[in-house]
Amino acid sequence: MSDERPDPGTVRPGGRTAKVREAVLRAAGDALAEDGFDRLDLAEIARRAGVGKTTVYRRWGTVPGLVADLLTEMAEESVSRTETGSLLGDLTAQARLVQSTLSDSRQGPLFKALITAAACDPQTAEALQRFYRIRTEEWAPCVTAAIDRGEVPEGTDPTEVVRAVSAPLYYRLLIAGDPIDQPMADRTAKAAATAARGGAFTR
Amino acid sequence: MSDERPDPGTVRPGGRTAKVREAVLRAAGDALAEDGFDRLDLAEIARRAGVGKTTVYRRWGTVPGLVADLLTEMAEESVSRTETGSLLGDLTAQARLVQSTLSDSRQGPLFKALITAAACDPQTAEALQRFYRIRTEEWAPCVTAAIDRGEVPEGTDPTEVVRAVSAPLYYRLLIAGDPIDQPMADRTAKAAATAARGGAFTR
DNA sequence: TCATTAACGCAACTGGAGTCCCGTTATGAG
DNA sequence: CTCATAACGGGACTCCAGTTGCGTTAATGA
Repeated sequence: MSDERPDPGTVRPGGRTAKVREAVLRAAGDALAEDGFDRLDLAEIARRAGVGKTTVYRRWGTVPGLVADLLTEMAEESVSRTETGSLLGDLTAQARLVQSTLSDSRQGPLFKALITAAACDPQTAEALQRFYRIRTEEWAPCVTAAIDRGEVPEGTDPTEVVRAVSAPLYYRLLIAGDPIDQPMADRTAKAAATAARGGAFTR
Repeated sequence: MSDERPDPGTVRPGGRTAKVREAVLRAAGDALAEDGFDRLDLAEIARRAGVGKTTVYRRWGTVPGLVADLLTEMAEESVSRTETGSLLGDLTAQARLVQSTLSDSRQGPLFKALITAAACDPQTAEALQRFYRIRTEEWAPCVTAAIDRGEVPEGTDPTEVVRAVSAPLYYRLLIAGDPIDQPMADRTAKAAATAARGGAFTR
């Protein structure tokens, strides 16, 4: 098999190709947020993006493939992190950021759809894990700083602490279904900080 | 509209109808666990259940409709709860039960698929919320008991504590993707207990 | 600027999920 | 037991998501 050809869009990625990709990913995000993962139709996305449906099918093939590419794109744009000087302050800032994202009328449904897509397709799951690994690594230093200050015990796993802040918010989004407000986010941060100080996240 | 007819299966629910429902729900569970939500085909389920596909389409109509019915069935079967006498003990028992369920080769994928289905359909979401509300209410008394013992402060929300135990495990199942083992479950229980004792879940 | 060909877009085509029709089975009331 | 009809099953049919073929546009390198 010496005549293997590269993926479409990789040989001439400039100009039109880039514009098409941008338009399609934008349209895919909109459609995901509005209609959800299962009602997604690649032809509809093509129409929204002002692009031939053949192009979408040829370059991304399936819905999970397209979502995986969208996640890769999203992983690239980083969020700036605040540094308050205390673990509770930092975790509260993190919780509030997640809260405002998940309760946003576009981002909330979008993230729900992204997680849904990841649950259905290994390739998308990998992209989602990469996305959250990057986010987690961005927030981990505030736990490391707390260790250095002696606020939490040596051997505390920063990843676990950061996840403990987000997890209950995602639980509400995906399972419980009730609203994700700021008091809730603050309580989550407080719980994680308390548990961390008590040494619950040591290996 | 005086000629509105009842849902199929409600007028003559005995004998054959009940057998069909049982077989179809069983097949649906198997298919969900094996193939996941998005690859579900009602005709395939009918074949597995040894039932005409027309029957499945007529009684349940859509995939989410069938999943919602499966969840209603699952909500009925209750799990017995252990009482250890300490909050940490009770929460650890709860965490280990969730852990063993989510890491089971059939139940894990099944729950992932159920949550996925709920994210795509309001009717299924309601059924899922009912299912977890029942489970939460079953576990809440162990927090109430801890309040009575003076182990955690007055005003602690039992629901929040119980959710805090499960949430990180579901986070792993749906987002992080890494294995859900018993040490992990124990850490989660310890974190929830520590946070509860520290008054993080008071309203 | 020009040639090469990657990438796009249109329109016709295909396969299979979901629907419909109608004959058969068997439930439950009298 | 008998009857009316709820519920089931097989198979034909429909409709549209996804594919294919081919002509057109434009990215890239010389």
